[in-house]
Amino acid sequence: MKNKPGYGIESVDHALRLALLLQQEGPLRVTDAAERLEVARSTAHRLLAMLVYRDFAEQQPDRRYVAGPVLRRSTPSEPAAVLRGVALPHLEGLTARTGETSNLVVVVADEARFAATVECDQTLRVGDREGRTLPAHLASGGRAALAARDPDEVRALYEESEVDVEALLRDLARIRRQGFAVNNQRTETGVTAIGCVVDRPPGSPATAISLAMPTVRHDRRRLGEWVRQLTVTAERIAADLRRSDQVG
Amino acid sequence: MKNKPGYGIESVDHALRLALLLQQEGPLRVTDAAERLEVARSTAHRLLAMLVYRDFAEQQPDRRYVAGPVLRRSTPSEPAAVLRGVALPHLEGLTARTGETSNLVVVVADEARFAATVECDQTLRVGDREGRTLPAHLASGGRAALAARDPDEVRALYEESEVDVEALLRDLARIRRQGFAVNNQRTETGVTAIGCVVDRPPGSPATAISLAMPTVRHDRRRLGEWVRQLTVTAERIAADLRRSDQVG
DNA sequence: CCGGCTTGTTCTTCACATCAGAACTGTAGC
DNA sequence: GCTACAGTTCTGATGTGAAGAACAAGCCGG
Repeated sequence: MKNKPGYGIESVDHALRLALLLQQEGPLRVTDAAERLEVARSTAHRLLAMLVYRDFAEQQPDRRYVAGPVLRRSTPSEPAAVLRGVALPHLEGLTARTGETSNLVVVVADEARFAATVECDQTLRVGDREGRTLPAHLASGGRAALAARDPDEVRALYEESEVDVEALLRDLARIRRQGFAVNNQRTETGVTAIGCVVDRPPGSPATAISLAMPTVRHDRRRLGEWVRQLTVTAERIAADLRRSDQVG
Repeated sequence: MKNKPGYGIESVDHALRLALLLQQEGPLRVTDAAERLEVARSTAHRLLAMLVYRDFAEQQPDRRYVAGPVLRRSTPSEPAAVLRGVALPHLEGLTARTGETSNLVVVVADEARFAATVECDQTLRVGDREGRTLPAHLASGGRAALAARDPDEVRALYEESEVDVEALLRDLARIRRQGFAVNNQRTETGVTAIGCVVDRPPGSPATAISLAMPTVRHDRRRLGEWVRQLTVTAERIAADLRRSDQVG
């Protein structure tokens, strides 16, 4: 049994104890939680709301609370091989349907890394970038993934950097609203890419997919079609990853 | 992206965000954590200390912090079948060596449940109690498991009950010191049991094993031998459970 | 080995965030 | 529809959490 820290934080202790209780004994009602922690119901409710906000808890339809995704599954990775294995068939389908090169992108800190690429078979095409990285705040997949993160975290990530944080946050808010991000030659002359986030559970690396094409083939009239294909593909990858998480 | 609770608790939010950061990007130094959360180093250190105390974080020899056991493994169960499967061969060995009936006990809230029993083959013996429950604060296995829990949690569990909490906490402190618990006919006339905790990671149900015998065969001169056998068996079960946790 | 710098840890103080109580809203059973 | 219980929202005061300062520990280069 560990010693309690000399400069403990009581509110934090309540929250962490409640998380463990949900794990061990959930489902719990607000009243149960209040009794177990010896706090008022209103306090228990506020603690539960915080745990739900950060995915350490979930509320069921019967109003009771259970452990959330963070506490329920193994983490942080599924090995990269599983991620690639799940995503590749879908990327292949995306490339076949659109005729352009598709990528799987993983964002760690401020870096977007190309985890997989499926090249199209046109003579002029964007090549395989697997293993390479781009600044996340410029790349289409990187920005799509950052848009799905807590703005406070993004701010903290870029605060000490040369990046204009307010402009980035506005960009990310716009990406969140429209559901995709476009990178028009900002990282590579002659290349335009469209990125879309892949929903992942908390604790997993931020993930996105993108379509990358020669700018000469970028046609605004086809944007809706490309976005649709990306969105459907991202959803299928996410569903398959959820399924493999349950099995593994 | 969820809406932040209207009555959020900032300190709790910091702690939960830090836990997620450790999971996604650990190892982290105190200074890293302070920067990412935009708090003072002293605050980051206090948050990390709380996370370590409740097993959401661990500090490595190089002073950096990583996600702790709660965030690192799947939970809350390993199905009961795995627990039984691991424990049964060891219970069989214990029963063979001692000549008495052995039990696997799981404690949930204030209830000790018999998860498995291996009967001895003497004519007079304690029978199979699998599936039955006893009040945890009376049973030998129940008390051994409660003794391994945070006293504040035990207090909260029994505060509203008829149980004399202070007496119970003194009993549990004594059990912690001596390493075993004896139940001499308190739950069943003519039955004496000795219980010993099985170390489990946070988030797992509290688990214990016990030897139960007819009181007429309870011989104080053999207590040391029985306790030794229990302790060794508990350690072997714990080791096998750790091994199966790593594989699965 | 020593000194300087960085980083982790401990302590103090104060103001504001957390808590509990009250009020309001929602739910379930009769 | 009514009542009792439970979940959720709101308010105000006080004591807890945060930051700054000081101290301790660790690391690296001369």
